[in-house]
Amino acid sequence: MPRTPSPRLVDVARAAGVSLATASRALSEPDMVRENTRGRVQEAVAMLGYVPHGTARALATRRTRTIGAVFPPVDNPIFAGATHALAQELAAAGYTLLLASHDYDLDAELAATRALVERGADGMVLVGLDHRPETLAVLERSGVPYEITWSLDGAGNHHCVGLSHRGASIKVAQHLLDLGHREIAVIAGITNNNDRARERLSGVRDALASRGLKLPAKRVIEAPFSVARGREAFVKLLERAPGFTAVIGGNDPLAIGALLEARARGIDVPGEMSVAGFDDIELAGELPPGLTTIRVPSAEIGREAGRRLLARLEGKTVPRVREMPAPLIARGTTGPAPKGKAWPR
Amino acid sequence: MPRTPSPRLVDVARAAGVSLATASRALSEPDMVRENTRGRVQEAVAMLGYVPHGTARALATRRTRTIGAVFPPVDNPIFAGATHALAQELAAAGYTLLLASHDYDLDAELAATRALVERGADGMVLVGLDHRPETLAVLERSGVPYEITWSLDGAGNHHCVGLSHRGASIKVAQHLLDLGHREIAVIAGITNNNDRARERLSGVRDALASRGLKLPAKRVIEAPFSVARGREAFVKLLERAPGFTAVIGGNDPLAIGALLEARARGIDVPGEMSVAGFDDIELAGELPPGLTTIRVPSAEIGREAGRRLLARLEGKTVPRVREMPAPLIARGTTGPAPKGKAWPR
DNA sequence: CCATGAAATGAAAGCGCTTGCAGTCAGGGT
DNA sequence: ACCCTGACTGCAAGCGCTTTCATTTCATGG
Repeated sequence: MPRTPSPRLVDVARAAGVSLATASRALSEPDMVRENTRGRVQEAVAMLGYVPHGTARALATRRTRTIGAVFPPVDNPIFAGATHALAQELAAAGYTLLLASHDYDLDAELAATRALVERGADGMVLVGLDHRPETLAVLERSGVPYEITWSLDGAGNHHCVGLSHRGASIKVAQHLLDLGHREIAVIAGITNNNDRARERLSGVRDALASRGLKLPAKRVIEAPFSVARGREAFVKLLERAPGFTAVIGGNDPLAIGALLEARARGIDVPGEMSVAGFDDIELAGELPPGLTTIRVPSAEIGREAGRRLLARLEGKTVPRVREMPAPLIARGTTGPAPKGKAWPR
Repeated sequence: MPRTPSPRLVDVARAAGVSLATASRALSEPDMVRENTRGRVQEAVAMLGYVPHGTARALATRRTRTIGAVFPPVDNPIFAGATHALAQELAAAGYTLLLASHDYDLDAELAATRALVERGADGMVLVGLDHRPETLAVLERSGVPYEITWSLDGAGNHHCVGLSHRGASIKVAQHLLDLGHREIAVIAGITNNNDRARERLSGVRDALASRGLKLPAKRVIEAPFSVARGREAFVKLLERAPGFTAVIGGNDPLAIGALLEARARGIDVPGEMSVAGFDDIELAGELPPGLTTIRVPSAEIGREAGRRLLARLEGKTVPRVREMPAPLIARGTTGPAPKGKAWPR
């Protein structure tokens, strides 16, 4: 089937017997055009099956109605939720998401940022505070408004919507301390290039320190975020530094890995071992026992980042930093520290 | 800080003492330009911090180097994996992903498709075969190459990369039948607007039918894809049509919901009740017992869709339909049908 | 040292749409 | 009947880059 070239606005104008300018206005500035005229234009549009040429419009208006987002692996459930919410929020306002994801690789992030800015993203969403300096420079220089998500910028240099990972992490650790635990292990995410993982880890350290306790290096293992890595890490901890009565996962999958492995080994949770996570993914509440964790409103973060960006594009000002709530959700995997000796008995 | 307007290519040309045309070629067609000249242009680029204006380039070349994808909820782990893989594949080729996601709403899908086509997507990725007729018409009329993912188009009208959901589902059901199960229940996904869910369900029906068995309506429940809904559905099945010895979930979260609920009620899996899922998400292999399921290579589907689209954009031809393997992964949640009476005993 | 064809460069015409500015036209005031 | 106002509409100049075609430059061979 030989495709006739798609009709342009000038064809519509001709068919409607008006000028190009009027046709344009009839479509994008409807009430600058007499009702009657507008009708003729719309008929012509329908008749020809005209589809506006976004690129040309973008060149003329210097607006693409597109928002760029550079996320770490989108297949991490929490980023997936945020992506979905963000896309929905934007779509409702006639915007579209330009998405790039990387595997915690800052150079890939920089390249992606460049690509999105070049493509004319009207605004950008980044995750966290760890970036190549050029990444923010590119943004700054191009003048594209951006939002940092997940983390909070202490210095107040960036617009951001996130939470205090350290603060939340302290809550978890204190919860455990309050239950009488003194020997605590941590399965942290990979902290390199990941301020969230770092802050979560140091939150535990701080909480312990404030009660005069230490977190020995051998009680900390870093692992990529996944259930399988959580299991492995838990095994390693058991081998390398047994005697702990609670383990904190850098996120829920890691914690769930630890939980499953503990149960597989006949370790009673929470009788002999308490387990806590971070993020509150769906499964956390469904497992028996439910996983004690921090609820991170990831979809809400995505949505809010979108809202703020759209507001800023309309010239409104928004508070520079938006802190989201991140409550501790105490469920069944945490309980009083065992009386006697820690596992192994 | 007063931002000076970003430099254009003509500024670069001037700074390098060459014409606009030469500057353009130095950047996009390097070996049409003498080494020396090219060097001067590159210096100028670096000095001015020039960033190409993608929109203008797109208008001139009629290529945006952008691929549009319209997915059902990206927060479903399997779509998240595909999205990530697709984005990576595209990035490697200098392309970017324009993403829209919807909640199984065909009108939203149509709107999103229009939006992406208007924005000049060079290619499109859709999921499944259920669409508004206009959706495919828009694609057809605009001449944008597209790939249908997940499903296989029997009629061979579309390029697609996916699998036979019915076929895979038959494998699951036969596996159960071979284990001696005769009373089987299904927690299907919502089949409305979702050919995958429909095919999976009818695969079970077919398998039973081929052994002269029926799947009574009361043994089928549709539920949105989530662990919580899986639990609820399982409860309802138990109330409404007890006596089954195996339950098949329309996807893994549903099956996991059933599994957790069964265990919570003291039903032995697989001793008294077998459970099978579909998709093979990470957790399926980690739970004790491991979930029997169909392995759907979702990341690979995303990657392959990207590869095919890129190939077609280069003028190559690819086989119209690409069927991906979807093997049965038999794990611990399925076992021989209980000898005596089905649960409740 | 000059002619000669290939290689490199430049001029200019778009790509399809928006928008500032000027022109048109109908209707109201006098 | 005439001028003025205000609402529409049309003209044409961009938006920033690519690309065709003509022109210039350059290295060779005669």
